[in-house]
Amino acid sequence: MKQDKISEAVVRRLPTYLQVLYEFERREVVTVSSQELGNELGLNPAQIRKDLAYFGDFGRKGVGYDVLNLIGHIRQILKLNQKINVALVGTGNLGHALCNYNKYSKDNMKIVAVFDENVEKIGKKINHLTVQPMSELKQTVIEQQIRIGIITVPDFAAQAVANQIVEAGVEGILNFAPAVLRVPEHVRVHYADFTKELLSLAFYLESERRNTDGSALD
Amino acid sequence: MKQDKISEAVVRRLPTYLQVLYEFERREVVTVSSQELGNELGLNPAQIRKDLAYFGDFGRKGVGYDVLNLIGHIRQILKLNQKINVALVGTGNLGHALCNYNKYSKDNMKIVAVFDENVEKIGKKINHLTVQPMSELKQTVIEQQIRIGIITVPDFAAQAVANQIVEAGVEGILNFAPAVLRVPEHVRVHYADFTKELLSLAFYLESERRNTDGSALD
DNA sequence: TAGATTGTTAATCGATTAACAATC
DNA sequence: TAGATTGTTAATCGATTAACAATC
Repeated sequence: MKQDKISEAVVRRLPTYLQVLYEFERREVVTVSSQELGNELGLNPAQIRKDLAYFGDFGRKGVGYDVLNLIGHIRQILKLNQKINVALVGTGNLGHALCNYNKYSKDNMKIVAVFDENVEKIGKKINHLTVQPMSELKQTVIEQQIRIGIITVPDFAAQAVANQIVEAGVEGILNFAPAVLRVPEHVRVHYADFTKELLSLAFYLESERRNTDGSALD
Repeated sequence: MKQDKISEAVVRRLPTYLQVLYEFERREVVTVSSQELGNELGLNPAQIRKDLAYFGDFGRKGVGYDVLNLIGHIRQILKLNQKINVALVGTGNLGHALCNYNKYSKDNMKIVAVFDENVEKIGKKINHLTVQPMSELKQTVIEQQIRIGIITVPDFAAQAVANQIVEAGVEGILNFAPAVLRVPEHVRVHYADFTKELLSLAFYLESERRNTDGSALD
């Protein structure tokens, strides 16, 4: 195949492919079939083959995919071979958690600057990073070639922070605040809104707590 | 409409509807049309009407939806009118962040117990909750009627923790670890995996950083 | 009544899956 | 060669959108 416009659904599956491929790598598996990948992820093998074929012919007929090779390709597709600098705004518990996550990442994404509106937080250290005031955002983004901004402020502050991040010239935003952001077209926003996942999970709970009168279905 | 089986896509949109409805409520708006909701959320009005119609006839022709009334209905659908107790496993920064989030929630979901495998963490206080050992999980789940478990442990530990949560009798899991969990059919797993969102965001960045030789497109 | 907006059916669009020739 | 598995086309399935009668 190669080219066509790639759908979002496809792109969103790539990181999970990468994730299980890392696992296969760790187990020193050399070759993997779409069947095996599908098993691991609960996906249809045809879908995996089709997804990968959008980007190139990575497999070998009758054999499967070379694990290391495929990892390389997906990393390339996701641009994880180049360093991607990230700024984080909002140094609450969630912000702290994400800064720490930094350390475990084998990807080239790295939080290189941290900001907060709260004067009391400014100057504090989080790991080796010093919390900066928002007024320094734009200059830091330029100097450090920051391309992605993470928003971990309360929801009422999210839009204002997004505006400043956009104005600073960032290309993508990962928003943890439960709020829909309005940004110009050239900036991409992804949402990491666990409240949505948590509330929708409740829908699938059994309607009534099982009670003790014995009348309930199983 | 009313009934049919409801697709996941529909259910996942309900919390966002709720979110903007809360916003309208705050602004003391009485009535809202699918048009206005769509504007706010970047969704097609027909989709919103259709989504809501799965659950009942909540609107009034020529008028729209009563904000308070619709909030009530969606809360009911998502089971947010009953208290839903939640247990959290893994008291790292992320776990802490989620425990705090607790306070802001106007929903009836509440983290009522916190667990960690690490002996050093046990007995520590997080807000008013005391970190318990995993060995107490099952009994606590039963005693406190806990229905949802949140996993915020490192990815390598996620499956083992999931097994224990399932064994304890929980109905749903929200997993923050970047790992695919295997659980029995009657347990529902939602993923709150921001790494997926972060890595897929990179795909949409411009291929090359703009350079300084002036040859790049704008 | 005239204008607005729902609920729903039909049309469209897109994504997933099945099937299979190509080939390692 | 025989068995396995890809890449891709065609078939299916499902979700989104348009359109409109019903009606507030």
